[in-house]
Amino acid sequence: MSARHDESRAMEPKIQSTSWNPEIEKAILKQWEEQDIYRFTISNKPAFVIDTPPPYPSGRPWHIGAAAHYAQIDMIARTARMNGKNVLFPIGIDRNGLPVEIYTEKKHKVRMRQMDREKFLELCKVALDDLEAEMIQIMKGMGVSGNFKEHYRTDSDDYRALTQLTFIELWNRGLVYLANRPNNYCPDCGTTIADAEIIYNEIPTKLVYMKFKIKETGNEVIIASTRPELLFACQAVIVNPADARYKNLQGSHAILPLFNREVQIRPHRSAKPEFGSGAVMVCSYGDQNDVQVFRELGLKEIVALNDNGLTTDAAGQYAGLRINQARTKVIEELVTSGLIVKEENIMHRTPLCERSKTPIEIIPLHDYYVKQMDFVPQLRELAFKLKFHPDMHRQILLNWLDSIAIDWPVSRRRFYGTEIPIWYCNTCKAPNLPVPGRYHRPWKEKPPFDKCEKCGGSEFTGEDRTFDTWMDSSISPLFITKFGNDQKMFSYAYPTAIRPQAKDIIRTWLHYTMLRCVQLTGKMPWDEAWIMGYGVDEKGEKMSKSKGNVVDPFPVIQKYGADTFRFWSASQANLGYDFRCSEQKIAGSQKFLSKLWNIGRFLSSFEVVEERPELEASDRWMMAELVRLVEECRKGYEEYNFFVPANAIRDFTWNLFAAHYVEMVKGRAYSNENNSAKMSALYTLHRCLSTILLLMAPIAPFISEELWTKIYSKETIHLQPMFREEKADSDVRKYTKQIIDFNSMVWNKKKATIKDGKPLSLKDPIGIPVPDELALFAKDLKEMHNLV
RNA sequence: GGAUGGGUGGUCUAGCUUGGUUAGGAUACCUGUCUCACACACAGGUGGUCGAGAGUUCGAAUCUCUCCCCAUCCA
Repeated sequence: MSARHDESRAMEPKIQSTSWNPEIEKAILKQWEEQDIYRFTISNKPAFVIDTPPPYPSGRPWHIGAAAHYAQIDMIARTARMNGKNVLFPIGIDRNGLPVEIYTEKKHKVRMRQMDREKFLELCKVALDDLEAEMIQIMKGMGVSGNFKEHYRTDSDDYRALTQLTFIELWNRGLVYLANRPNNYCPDCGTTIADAEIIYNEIPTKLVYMKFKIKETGNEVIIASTRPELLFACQAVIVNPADARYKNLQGSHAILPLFNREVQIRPHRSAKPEFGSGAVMVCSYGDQNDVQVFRELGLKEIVALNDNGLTTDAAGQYAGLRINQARTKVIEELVTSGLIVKEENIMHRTPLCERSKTPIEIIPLHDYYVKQMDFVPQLRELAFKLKFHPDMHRQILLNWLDSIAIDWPVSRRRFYGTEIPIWYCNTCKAPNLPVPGRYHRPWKEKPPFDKCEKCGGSEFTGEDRTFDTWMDSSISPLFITKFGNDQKMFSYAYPTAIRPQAKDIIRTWLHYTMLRCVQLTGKMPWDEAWIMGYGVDEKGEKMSKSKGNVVDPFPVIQKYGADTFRFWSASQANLGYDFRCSEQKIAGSQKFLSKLWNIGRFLSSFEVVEERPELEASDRWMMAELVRLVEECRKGYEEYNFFVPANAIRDFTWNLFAAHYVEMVKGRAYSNENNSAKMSALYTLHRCLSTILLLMAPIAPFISEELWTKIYSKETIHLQPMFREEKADSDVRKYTKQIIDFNSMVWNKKKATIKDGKPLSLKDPIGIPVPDELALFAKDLKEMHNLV
């Protein structure tokens, strides 16, 4: 009789339940909080500061991709912590700018520009509180090991004071200037709007074919336009350089109908030969393309509309009209004069104001610009020094840097943002800036100075505009390291270790942060950039509210638990690539945690052997495979690519350790003789499980903590070193395939052997010899399969 | 229109940098089994020739070229 049939039993398992219960997570969270194991204070350990992306609580639900993103950032933090780093994991919430304004308008059914600014800001200030609380609750529930105690907001006085401080610093160094440039304008709302507020719609419009005279020849050229009312602002006619019809016209002049003004005919690639007649009139500014052509051809603008959305004096007899009125009158006049060849109804992709649905106009406006063109070459060089995870995403930044054509416009005619800290002298109009330090609101406060530094005037008007929100976001590494506030902290923590972020905001957040930090500190803000892909739906398409394919992470985490969600995230999202979100996959991750839990349950019934004894052949083989696993995980963790360890661990644990090794050594493990063969098995079993738990700790912190503290130590797993010295002879790994094949062969034979109308059970004896090349493992294999 | 990434069994995915035994895994599906950690399990099985075409090579999912399709970002 072999040991497997023996009545002798190992001790009772310390773990009773046969499945991982996510409810346990709550208790573990409480322990972590009580023990305060994730605190950060300046020490002689190396700092590892994570420049975390402050999420924006702009609506419900929080994007499941963003939650997965945060789970992975936490894995970075835990990895660094286990590797002996002093980790600062700040928790910030972004609450500035347009989305909160729109949210507030909807929530309270108000219009920002039709109510008192102060009252509106008060509504904005608390509008996101509920959503923020919910978001933080999700983060905590996910086991995010961040600094929740000192969580910050980008709309706090402290944060805004720092944004203003950095602006004043740039101003003093001559890196800010005022310029008059074309900008989006909604004639209905009477204000400039940001690109983000524009929607595009195909709307029907008339394409009008007009006759222009050629000055040089007296011939006519037909020009088609959807904007005849802007005729008076036309400054050029362009034709495609490859268009044979107009080759001979390039360089000559066209005479505008009705206005009799001559303009140049010039080649430009944006003129599409197949659209209209192929000759296009360029007006300042009919659309974004006109803006581009004006810039490229160096044309002088004619301001067509004033701030009230009415045509300017430049329109002559059509001055002072609204766009539609002007359009009607101009077309009438053209028809009367026989200058129209035909009118065509077409669908035109038109930019509209998101709220009024009015077509936007482009008019020149004065705005503040931060210089960036001068820094592009330097940023380009630094981009090569920055370590990108994955490396391929550096290209997105490089492409962006190469395409930058203008400096950064930073002033916005919005309300809920950091105020531009400028007061203008009423006498000489000179801008006066305050001494940096506190948070300034020029639109409602008196200036913190008495006299204009230029003319000595004493009456001032405060600037009423705010900054582009990227002005705030781009100083996150400075804020979290207490730049301009705590020099000791700053020199300890800056430059930070790593910037984790999604790939879609490389051209904004990553770029602007580099720009600003290099301008202000002369140093790169981080050593590494970690770029995650996007969470997309099952079909691989981006989630959006309009498509209705958004997945809410909250019920998913409620149902499956944080660790399942985290393991899913790690095993599904290969670093830098988009990953699909489906509940089926998440449920699949749960199965692995259950498997791991049961391995823990099984091993918890055996004494922990910590001293390494002389190992039996099977145990030496398993240790060699374990070392291989550790090496693979190490590589993944070095890249912060959790996809690698998650899948490697699952494969090893399930398909090798549990399926083959555990079955092979059960006989020895259950043996009631405390001989060296048993000790060798117990040592190896526990060494494997404890190693698996250490490797799993950053990914699934709850279940690894629970099993670790139940079986191995009272100390938390999260402050253990992840990697331990391990010796193994990699040569034994050559048996792996043979062992698997042999086991499979035996199982197949048992399955095919029918006894009493049923196939043999796996425990039934069978007469199969162990092949010579597996002689080393013969004893364990015989025991495992009950070979006779 | 430009850029980036991708197209591998029903679905998802590894492999492609450094070309070479029956293309690995997950999931779904079918069949059987409650075998002393686990039925959220175990065992067995069906299913792909790697987007299309051409080329290089003794040999290509893996290299080169052309084309097609998808996703995302920018215009």
